[in-house]
Amino acid sequence: MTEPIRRSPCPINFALELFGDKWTLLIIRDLIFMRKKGYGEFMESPEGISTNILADRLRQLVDNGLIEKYPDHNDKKKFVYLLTEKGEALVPVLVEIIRWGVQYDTQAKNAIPIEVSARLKSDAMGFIEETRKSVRKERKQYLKWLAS
Amino acid sequence: MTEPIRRSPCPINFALELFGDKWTLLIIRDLIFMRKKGYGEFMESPEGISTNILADRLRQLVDNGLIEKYPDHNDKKKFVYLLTEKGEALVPVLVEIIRWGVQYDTQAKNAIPIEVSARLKSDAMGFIEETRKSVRKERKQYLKWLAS
DNA sequence: CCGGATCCGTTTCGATACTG
DNA sequence: CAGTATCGAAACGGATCCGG
Repeated sequence: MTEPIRRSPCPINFALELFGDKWTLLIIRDLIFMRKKGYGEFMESPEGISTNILADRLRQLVDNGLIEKYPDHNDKKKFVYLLTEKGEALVPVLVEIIRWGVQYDTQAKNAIPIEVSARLKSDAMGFIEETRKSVRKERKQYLKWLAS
Repeated sequence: MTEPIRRSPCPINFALELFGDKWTLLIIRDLIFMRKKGYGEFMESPEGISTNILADRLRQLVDNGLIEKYPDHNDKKKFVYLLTEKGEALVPVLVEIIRWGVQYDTQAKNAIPIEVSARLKSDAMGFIEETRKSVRKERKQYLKWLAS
């Protein structure tokens, strides 16, 4: 039987400012599952983040290397935030959170399309991989697009 | 290719007060990996939670059905907080967080025993299952012990 | 008009002292 | 030991302003 991890200056601390913050979590959700990229898009989320908080969290995420900020090639006034590899690697965490919600939270269960929750049950790994790939692909495409 | 989950009153909201809060996350870590059960034990954690916050978060966790509060059979003045099934189901989430940390955060990498991080790489599912089983077993034993 | 920065009133949080 | 009460500090929401 595995011993508890115990001791050590405590794992998880690294994740506190990430998962210990409501707004950061919401932005990551938007990045991964809603495929949002722009400041304006994040602002539209129903939770109603305010401008200062959003700017602050985006800066934090950039500082921590989870996202990168690029000019928007469609509109030179805008910017685009893309998940880095490190950010993309959070997909499994988010998916596990959602799986938990689907199992134990009625509201979450209802909020998520049936085919998705079925997929989560039958093939979570596949779902995770596809989501990651899709995020990575979008990023690559965008960067190529931007270079041209 | 999987479509993004998109739309719906947004998944994840259910998890905000859980994962959107630093202290809650730390308590859950203690419950799962440090096998802590008592108020005093949580207080000892190096992050230094204060009494009111701890009391508040424990109450929240009880209200949300993640833990249950029982009298301590060793010491009638004390209490014991045990993860419910719903709480135990968070193990995969925590493990994914740690896996992410081990990959992308130097501090986390160093904080976690080598054999654990090796295990996480080679057999995360097994590790998760063992951890869950172990949590469940401890709970059952405690409840039996309490009844006697 | 878009992506912020700044200021400010309010709420929430958390450290400390204190209590049953 | 397991909390509550208090009170200062920090975070937040909202409005406003500003540079491109």
